[in-house]
Amino acid sequence: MSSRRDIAKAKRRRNRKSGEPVRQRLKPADRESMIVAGAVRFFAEVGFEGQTRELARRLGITQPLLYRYFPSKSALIERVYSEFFVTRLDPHSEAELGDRRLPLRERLTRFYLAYAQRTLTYEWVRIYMFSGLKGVGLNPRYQALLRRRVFTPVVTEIRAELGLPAPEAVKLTEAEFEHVYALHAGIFYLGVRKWIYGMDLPEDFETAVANRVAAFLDGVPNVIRELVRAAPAGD
Amino acid sequence: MSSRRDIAKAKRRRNRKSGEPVRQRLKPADRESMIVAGAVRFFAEVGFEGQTRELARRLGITQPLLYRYFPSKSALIERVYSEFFVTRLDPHSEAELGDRRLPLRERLTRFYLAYAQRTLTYEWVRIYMFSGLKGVGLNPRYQALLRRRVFTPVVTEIRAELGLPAPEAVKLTEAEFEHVYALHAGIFYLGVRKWIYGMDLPEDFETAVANRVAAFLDGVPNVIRELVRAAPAGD
DNA sequence: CGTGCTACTAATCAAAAGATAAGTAAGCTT
DNA sequence: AAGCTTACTTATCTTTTGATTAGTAGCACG
Repeated sequence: MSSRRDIAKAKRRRNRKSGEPVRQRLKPADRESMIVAGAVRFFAEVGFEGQTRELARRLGITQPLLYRYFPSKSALIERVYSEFFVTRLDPHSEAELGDRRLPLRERLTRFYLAYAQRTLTYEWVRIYMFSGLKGVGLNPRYQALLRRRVFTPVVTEIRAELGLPAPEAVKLTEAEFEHVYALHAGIFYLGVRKWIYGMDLPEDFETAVANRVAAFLDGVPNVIRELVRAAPAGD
Repeated sequence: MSSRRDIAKAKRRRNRKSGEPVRQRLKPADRESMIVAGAVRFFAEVGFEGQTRELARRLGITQPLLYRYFPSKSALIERVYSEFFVTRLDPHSEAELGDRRLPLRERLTRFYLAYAQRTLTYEWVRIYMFSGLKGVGLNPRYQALLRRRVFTPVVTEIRAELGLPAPEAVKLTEAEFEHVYALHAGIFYLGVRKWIYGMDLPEDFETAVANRVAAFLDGVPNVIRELVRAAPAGD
């Protein structure tokens, strides 16, 4: 009947002759996770205004297929968000923070190293920032989680290290939290520089994290004193 | 001729009867700066995918009028960017950084206070982040400027403070720069938390900056020791 | 006070982009 | 090997959105 259909059919035959199978048929679960993974990468790159047609093109599928798996674009975006809130914090790392057999310096370094590895990725940093700018409530929620599970133990451990009263005796102050926030920012910003500003970092994450923890504990002048003493003179 | 025109005319008459003047006629220069200011605010809020119609609505003008002042949306965006690169650094503040009659602590605090005041605004922080995510080359350029005009003096002054060799004798190391970067991040992140994550800050910018400089110089444990000693016990 | 310049608006276009409907074919089942 | 289910595609609708065109009216100047 419709000549349009005939044309399409002919085109498909041509394609098949000249290349790989035109249509690949996956199990729904596989296709869905493929779409979600692609969407995470895609939206991390271009932001949530990225177009469904372009996403489909990158996935090698047609755009309407997205709508078989997600009722709307915003549903897909929701899914991408939820993918990120699957606890990005690792209970094992957190437990180690409070293990007083190790020096605090080492505990902090190890914790933030693991944290950096899990969190300072292209996808995570960018989607986190996009979501903040868009004003979804995600960031304050994540910050609250962070405060409870990371900042509170850190402040508590610093108190213990200094022989100061425990939180039960003298309540933790916001000022103390703020200092941990500054450490956190210094580390997180490595990811921002790399994945958002698109800059090269002079150090690998590992060195950078260790140096920041040292500066946090000792103050930058003390750290630099050592550092410059060790440097070859004249170069 | 055209009855559509007649209808429009009638409508306008109605409006005029019931309210303020329908059309306000500004001098081109005034209108232009009004548009730019509105665009800065608008794009800072919703991002550069924000629509020209919505921008016009907020400005109280019609959408085509934008096109009398800017040939395209991207030209307007360019203008918004350029508005921001009008040196956000203040030569006077920078000069003070190197004034060795004042203690380093005070110089750093004063500098970053002024910096925070100029830079940690809703518009600046958000547009800066949007531009980074979009991948315009603006951020690395700004970072380079910052390095030249701020980080280098800071590192140099720390060297001097510690009686260490000047940059001419022993070249400044990337590790030293990184520490200043961490301070910078700690302060900039105040703006990110407030204007991007939409969170309340427990401290005003002034207190926060001073505390971060103190931690930078002395290390957090020393700062906290003082802090908790001063706190009323049991509260 | 009327006339001309031009700042501004109304109407409209064309392309882009989310969403849907109709039809096709991969591959499991018997 | 035929048939059936359903994963997938083609074609298309509708709304949104950047941009243009034709016309309107504020106001400076005579």
